[in-house]
Amino acid sequence: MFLLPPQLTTAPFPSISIHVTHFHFPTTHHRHNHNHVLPPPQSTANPITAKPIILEEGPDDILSFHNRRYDFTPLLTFLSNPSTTSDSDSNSTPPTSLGSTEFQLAESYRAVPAPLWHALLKSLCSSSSSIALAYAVVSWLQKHNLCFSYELLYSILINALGRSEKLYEAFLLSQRQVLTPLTYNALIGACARNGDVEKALNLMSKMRRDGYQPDFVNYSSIIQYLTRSNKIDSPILQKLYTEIETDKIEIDGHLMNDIILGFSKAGDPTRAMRFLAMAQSNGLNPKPSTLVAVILALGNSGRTHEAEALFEEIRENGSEPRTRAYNALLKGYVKTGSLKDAEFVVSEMEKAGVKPDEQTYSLLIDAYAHAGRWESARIVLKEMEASNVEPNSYVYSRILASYRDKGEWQKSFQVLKDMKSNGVQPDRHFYNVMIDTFGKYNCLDHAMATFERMLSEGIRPDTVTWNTLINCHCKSGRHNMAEELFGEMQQRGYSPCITTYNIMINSMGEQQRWEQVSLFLSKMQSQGLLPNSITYTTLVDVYGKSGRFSDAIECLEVLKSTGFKPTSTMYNALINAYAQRGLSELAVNAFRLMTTEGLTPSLLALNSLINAFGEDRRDAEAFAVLQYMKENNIEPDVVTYTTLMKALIRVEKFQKVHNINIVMVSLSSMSS
DNA sequence: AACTCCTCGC
Repeated sequence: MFLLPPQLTTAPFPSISIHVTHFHFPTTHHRHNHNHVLPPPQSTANPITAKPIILEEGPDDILSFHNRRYDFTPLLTFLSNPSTTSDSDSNSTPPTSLGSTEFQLAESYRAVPAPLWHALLKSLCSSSSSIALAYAVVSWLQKHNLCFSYELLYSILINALGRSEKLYEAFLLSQRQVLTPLTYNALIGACARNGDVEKALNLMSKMRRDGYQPDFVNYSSIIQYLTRSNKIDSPILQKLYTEIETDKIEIDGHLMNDIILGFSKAGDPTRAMRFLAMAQSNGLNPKPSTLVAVILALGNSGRTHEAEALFEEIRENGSEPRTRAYNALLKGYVKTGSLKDAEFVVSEMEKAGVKPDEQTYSLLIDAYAHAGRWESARIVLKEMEASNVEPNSYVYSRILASYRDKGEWQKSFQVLKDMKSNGVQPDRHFYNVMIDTFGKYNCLDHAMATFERMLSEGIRPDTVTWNTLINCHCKSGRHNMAEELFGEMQQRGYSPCITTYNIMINSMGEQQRWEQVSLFLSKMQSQGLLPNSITYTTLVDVYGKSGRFSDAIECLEVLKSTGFKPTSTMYNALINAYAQRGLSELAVNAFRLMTTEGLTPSLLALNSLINAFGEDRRDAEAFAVLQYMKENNIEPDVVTYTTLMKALIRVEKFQKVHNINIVMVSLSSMSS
């Protein structure tokens, strides 16, 4: 097996050995010296004495001792002094024979109710410099049996450690306690906050094995982390949702909001909409910013009608859409190239008195540039300056990207000049696009020179920069250089991300270096990176194009075995692989399988199918596909006709080729 | 901003 399934729960878990007894019955005979798990409070100059810590019970406290105040300063002073504490730790006498100072101190706090200890801990934990002291307080409370809800004390500490990125310490601390739902939750939260999703999920399965139910907060914190750090991916979120269902967790408004936002950010508007509907039918209202994210996801998938409907829904609910909502809608129209609609949104914005921001102008410039209307783009740029919205490097990088997509890479230098004359310094984003532009047109020297220039201007590259550089070398067939850059990136301290591995796997696959493909796959997974849908598509593609059909299919089987469905892109890759070798029967089978799975064939898939019939000299069936397209309102494109002509040439029907050519030329003149 | 899927005789 060359591919591990994207497992979420079975990786080895760092052992949490659970020691129970000595904490409930703290006799020093059984005590281990655990106190150096955390560094002891360091300063001898006591920070506490400056400001006495006095906590007072709230009036609504059930345990209320009227108007009693507690001064914790003596305790904190005592615990901050290493000599007094280490003394009592190392001797083997029971607590009753401790130094009278400590004993009296303990006695003086005997009446403090638990909530006050909790409050003290929370206050100490609010600053990372006094976490060690907080830890000392908990140890001391246990030692003298002064406060009984240790699990709460520990969960407060674990939470604080998680917030200060001290996950390892949090784990060590958790070993001192039987894990209870409370401490489990704290630990899972700490893992999620520190980006260790795998550990968090493992803890949740461990929790289930212990007979506890993970709750929605656990899932919320994981999903929120993934969303915020842009590591969210629809398959991961689906998997999480399956677990939520298995756990029979009732989804509250917050979790629902996180799920909808997650699917939106993962670029899966279908599921975002499904959960949105579910939320609304349960009377839950997602946050406005979540709705904006859904609009954005819809727009990004070209589903502008639904985006607009959702936008209207915001209005109907009585809240006025703000700039961000308009921008989200605008982005969809820019994406689909509907310039008229884009202009309409901006005019609507003006009417509603909503101020356009930098994003709005950028998107409009993007729309004009994409349509080749450079003059209009220039006017918007001027307008932007007039409205005191400073054009930034981003706007120029969008203009550059438009030139790139229109094949006018030579304009790069002009754009660079323009922005400098406007006093805008190119940033990393701009240089990334510039490198990509040169790379896409085989100007590797320019690409590398741009990279050097970026470095000399003191702009640090990022993973995207490296990925761009590596990939443009692959695309020019310089796989060795790509591999070198992959090494160099790591030498300079940049970790490869999932995209980097996808690029490398594609590169190795194109070179048919299969052992390297497997190596990169396992390396990636050993770094905790799960293969995503692009990884699978890449594998299906490279195996398929090399005629290794069984390997390609095995990839899809592995994917299915983990409960995921192959995407249409994966099927496209497979159909294409058969098509290029003229295996039309197999291509048709793959095509049927795809439709059986409920996936709608795209123009791309149909073009491949035409190619399959063409390569197999079945020209009549190739034309039947054209008929199918027309019946299903799928507009044939240049590739469709070119492929049909190729099919006719193969069977030497040259007169028909000529006819198709006439159709195609007339079509392309109509559209331009 | 970066990664995967469609035509391309020689």
